[in-house]
Amino acid sequence: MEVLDLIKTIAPEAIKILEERYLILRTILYNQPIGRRSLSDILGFKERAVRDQVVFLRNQGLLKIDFMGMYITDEGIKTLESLNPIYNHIKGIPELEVKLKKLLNIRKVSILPGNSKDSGMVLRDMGKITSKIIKNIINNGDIVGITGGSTMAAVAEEFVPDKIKRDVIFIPARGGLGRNVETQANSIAATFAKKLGGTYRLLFVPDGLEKEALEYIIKNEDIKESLNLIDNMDMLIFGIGRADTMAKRRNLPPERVEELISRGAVAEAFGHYFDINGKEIWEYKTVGLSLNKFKKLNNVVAVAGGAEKAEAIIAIATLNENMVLITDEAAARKILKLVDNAT
Amino acid sequence: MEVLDLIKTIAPEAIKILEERYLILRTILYNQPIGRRSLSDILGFKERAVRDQVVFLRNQGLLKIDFMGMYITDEGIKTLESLNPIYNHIKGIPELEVKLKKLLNIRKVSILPGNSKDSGMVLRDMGKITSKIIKNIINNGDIVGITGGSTMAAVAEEFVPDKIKRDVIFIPARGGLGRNVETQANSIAATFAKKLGGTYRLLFVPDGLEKEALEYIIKNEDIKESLNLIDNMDMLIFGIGRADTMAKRRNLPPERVEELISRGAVAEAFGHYFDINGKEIWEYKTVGLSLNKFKKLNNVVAVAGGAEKAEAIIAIATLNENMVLITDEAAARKILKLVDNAT
DNA sequence: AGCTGCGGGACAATATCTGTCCACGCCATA
DNA sequence: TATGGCGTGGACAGATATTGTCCCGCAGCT
Repeated sequence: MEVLDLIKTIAPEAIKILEERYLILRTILYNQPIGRRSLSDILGFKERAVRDQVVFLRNQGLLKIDFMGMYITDEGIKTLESLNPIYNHIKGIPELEVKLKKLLNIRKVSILPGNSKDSGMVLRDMGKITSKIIKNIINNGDIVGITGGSTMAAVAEEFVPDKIKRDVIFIPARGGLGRNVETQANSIAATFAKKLGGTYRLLFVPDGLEKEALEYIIKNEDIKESLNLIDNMDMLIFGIGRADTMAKRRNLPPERVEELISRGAVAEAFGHYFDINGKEIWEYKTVGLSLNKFKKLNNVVAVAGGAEKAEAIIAIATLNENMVLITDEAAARKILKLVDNAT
Repeated sequence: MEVLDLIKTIAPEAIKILEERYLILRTILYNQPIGRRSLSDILGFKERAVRDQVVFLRNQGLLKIDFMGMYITDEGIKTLESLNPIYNHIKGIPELEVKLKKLLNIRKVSILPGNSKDSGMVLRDMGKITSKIIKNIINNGDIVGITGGSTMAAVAEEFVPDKIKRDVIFIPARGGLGRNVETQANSIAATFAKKLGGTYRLLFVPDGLEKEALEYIIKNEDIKESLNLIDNMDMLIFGIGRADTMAKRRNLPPERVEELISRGAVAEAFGHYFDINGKEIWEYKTVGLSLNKFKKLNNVVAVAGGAEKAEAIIAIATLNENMVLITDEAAARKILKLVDNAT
C-alpha cells in the first residue's frame, strides 16, 4: 500500500481516474444490465464522462456492452475485487476504522466507503462484509439471535452461501414488529439458516398485546422453547435504529413518541430504547432478549449505516465491549464529528 | 506490486504520468542545478511539458527552483528512491532479469532500465547497483581483481563509501592498456580501495613490450608480488568490451584487427579475445590474469551496458557460471533478440 | 561589459473535452 | 403488430486545456 501513497504524491490525477473507473465498474456490477444514462444518474457523473470511461473499460475487457446495456465481465469482477482494498485505502477507511474502534471502545469496527442511505450498493457491501465476519466468528453449536429491519434483511440477502454445514440454530431475538414479511426477524432467521447451513426456530408474538394475553401466550410450548433458546443465546446479529423512527414504525401513539424523545431516547435495538449514554429509557412490551442478557453476550454483531444513525450507534456501543460494528463511511464520520464537538 | 499491475489495467494514463515525473526527477538529481530547457533537451520531452511537471513537482515539495535552476529536495530524493523499484517494475525489469539469467546460465543478472550509451545516468546507476552487489559478496581477506575501462571507472566513481573497514586488497587484473589515467585499472583499484576501506597494489607493465622485455620486467620484485596476488585472486570485477573497439583502442595494426574479426572475435575481457561461443581467439601480450584462473574463480562480477555489447556479453557469460552480470535494458533486450533469432 | 542560461509571464494556435443532438435496434406491453 | 422506453453509437459545435513559442529581467561567468 505504500505504492499507493507514493502514487498519491507523484500522480494524484491517477487516484481520481482510479476512483472514477472503480465506481463505474462497481455500479455496473450492482445494476447490470444498465445504460449509460441511468449510470450517470446514479453516480452523478456527466454522461459524456461515463461514456468515455465505459469505452475504456470495455476495451480493457472489464465490461461488455450489448443492446440491453452494460454488463461486467468475469475479468471485471476480479479486477473490482482487487480494487476494493485499494479504494478503501484511498478513502482512508483503515484509519477511520482504527479511530472509531478506539472511540467507541468495542472489539472491531468495519467501515464501508460511501453512504448506505444514498446507495443501495453500500448497504449490499455491508451485507457482504457482515457475512464474512459472521462466518469467522460463528461456532458449531451456537444459538444465534437475529433481529428484523431492512438492514438485517439486506445482510441476509447478501450472505454468500458456502457448502459448509453448520450445527447452528438461528432464532429471532424478540417478538413483534413488522408488517413486511421480508424484513421480519423470522424470515431473516430462516434466510440465515438456509445460507449458513443451520436450522432456525420461529417466534410469533403479535405486537401490542396486553399483559395478560402475553402471560397466557408464553405458556405455549413452541414459544416456551424459543424463549428458552433466547435465554441461552451465544451470539446476536442485530440492527440498530433511531429511537424516533422506530417508535413511529411501531405505531406508538404520538404522545408516547414525544415522551421518549423528551427523555432523550436516540437509539432502538431489539425492542429496547436508549439515550445517548446507553441508559435504557423504555422497553417495548413483548418477549425476548433482555438487556441484561445482551450485556453479557460475548459475540454481538451490530449492523447500521447512514449518518442519521450516528447517535444511535454511539448509544448502543456503550452497552457491550465485545461488539463488532459494521457501518458505513457516512455514519463513521458523523460519529467522529459528534464526539469531537462534544469534547 | 500487484497494485501496480492493477493500475496498469485500470489507469494506464497514470503509468505514463508516473514515468514522466520519475524521469524528470531523476534527471534533475543527476544534473542539478539544471534549467528547464536543458532538461527537456536531455529527456527529449517538449519544454512545455517539462515545465508543467516541474511546477507540479515543486508544489509537491520534491524539488526547488532558484535563479540557478532546479534542485531536488531531500523529500524528492526519498521519493525517487521509493520510485526506483516501481519504475523497474513498470519497465518489466524483474522479468527481464529472470529471463536473462536463465538464458546466460549465470548466477545473477541485474538490469538497469534505459541505455547507458544514451544516458550517463544509467551508467551511474549501474555503478551504484554494482557497488551494492560487491559489498554483499566481498569477504574479509579477499584479493580482488580490477580491470580498466570507462565502465569500470564509472563503477568506481559511483561507489557509495561506508565506514566499514575491510581487510581487502585490490589489484589490477592485467598489465597494459590506457592512455587515460582515469580509466586505468591502477587508478580504479585505488578508488575501490579508498571507498571500500581496503588497500591496493599497482601493476605497471607498459603496452606492446617484446617477449624478452616482458620476461625481464617480470623479475622486478613489485611486479612479482602483484602477479602473485593475481594468481591468488578470490574475486574479479571487470568490464566487458567489444573485440573490435578494444582492438582499435589498443592500437593494434589494422591487419591484426581484421584477422581477429575474421576469426569471429566479438568480446574482449582482461586482455583476452573471444568468439561468441567463448572460445579464446587471442590473448594480448602482457602479464596478469589467465583464462584458466578466471574460469575457476568463484566470485566474478561483470559490468557492461549498451546494445552494442550484447554479443560480447553472451560470449563472456559462457566462461564462468558463477558470474554476476550488471547491465542495462538495451543490452538485455538485444541479447534476448539475438538468441531468439539464433533458435 | 557582454554573453549565456535561468525562471516565469504571456498568448495564439491547436487539440481535447463536454454537452447535447439524433438515428436506429430491441424489448415489453397493449 | 404498433408503440413507448431504454439501450448504443455517431456526430458536432462550443467550451476548455494543452502546446509551442517568444520575450523579459536577472545573476554568473568569462
